[in-house]
Amino acid sequence: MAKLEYSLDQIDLQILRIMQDNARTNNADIARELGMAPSAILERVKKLEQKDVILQYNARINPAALDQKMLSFIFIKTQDIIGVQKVGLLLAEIPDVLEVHDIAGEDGYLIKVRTNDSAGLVDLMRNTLSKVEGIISTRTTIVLETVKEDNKLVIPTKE
Amino acid sequence: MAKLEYSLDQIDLQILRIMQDNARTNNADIARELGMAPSAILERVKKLEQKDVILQYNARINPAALDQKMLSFIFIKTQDIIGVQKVGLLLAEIPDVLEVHDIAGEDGYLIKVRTNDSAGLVDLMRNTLSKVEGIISTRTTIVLETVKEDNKLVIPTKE
DNA sequence: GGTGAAAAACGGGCGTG
DNA sequence: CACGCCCGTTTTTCACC
Repeated sequence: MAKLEYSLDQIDLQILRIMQDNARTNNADIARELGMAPSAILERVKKLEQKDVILQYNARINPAALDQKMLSFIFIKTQDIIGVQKVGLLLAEIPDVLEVHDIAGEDGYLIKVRTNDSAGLVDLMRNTLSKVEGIISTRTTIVLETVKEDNKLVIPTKE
Repeated sequence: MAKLEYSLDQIDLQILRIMQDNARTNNADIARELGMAPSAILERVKKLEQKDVILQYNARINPAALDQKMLSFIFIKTQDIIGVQKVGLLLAEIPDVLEVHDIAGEDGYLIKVRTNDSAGLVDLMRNTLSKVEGIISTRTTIVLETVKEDNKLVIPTKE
């Protein structure tokens, strides 16, 4: 994972705000919007990438277009010793598992899973999750409809 | 939200695979990789955007860089009538709320929240959530550590 | 500011319904 | 014929040094 703090000034924050909204925005466009030279922006963006402030540029794809209609959250209770994420790492390798969080309390992990339909979910639990060593039990929450899922961070105006 | 199905061929899927991994990949690079002319790729990408297959291009920003160390999931029990997302829409307007899911069962909603620290979480619950009409109760799950959070969909090889 | 490269916009060819 | 898909070409714009 990413290391430490990196001091961001007001301009960096503005760049992040633009890039978070549209990762394909030109250097030139950013420069125009901020009233700076394109080269200066380029330099800053490269540094933000290099310092792991910008982790990646992703295209967010419509799950419906890929026929992935089903979204679920599964709480997973494990035998993992605290601080050792054996099960967590195994869960992270499963493609349909989009997120894996180590959570407080006895549950162990909370994972976010996308499948084609309910049959796909059953399939995942029967054929994949059941083969992961160290899982004691699971509790599944089905999502009926997603109201918001942009995962955009709040970028402060003043730091 | 996005409408309906759109027939994707093998080339579209390859483009999506590339774009999901790196949204800033050149048309020229994609063209080279797929052995096609850049203009053909451009045409397809535009169509994928227009058809809402590609929803957005996001820069994924390191939460630690913005000092957002705290991640939580909150189950929210509401008085919402089934199918009417009054509370859900209100929750979606809160900036720190990254995701809002209407879930099956009596809970109502599951939301994903990022705050600076535990004080920020308390603050959100006391000052913002408490002011949302229709919330009966909440149950909060704290994330100790995130193992995976790329939200990348599984793109099929054959459809 | 300059150079090489890529994006955007246009037209044309080709196969299919 | 009309349509969808792909390919050149040209012009404009951008990335990078």
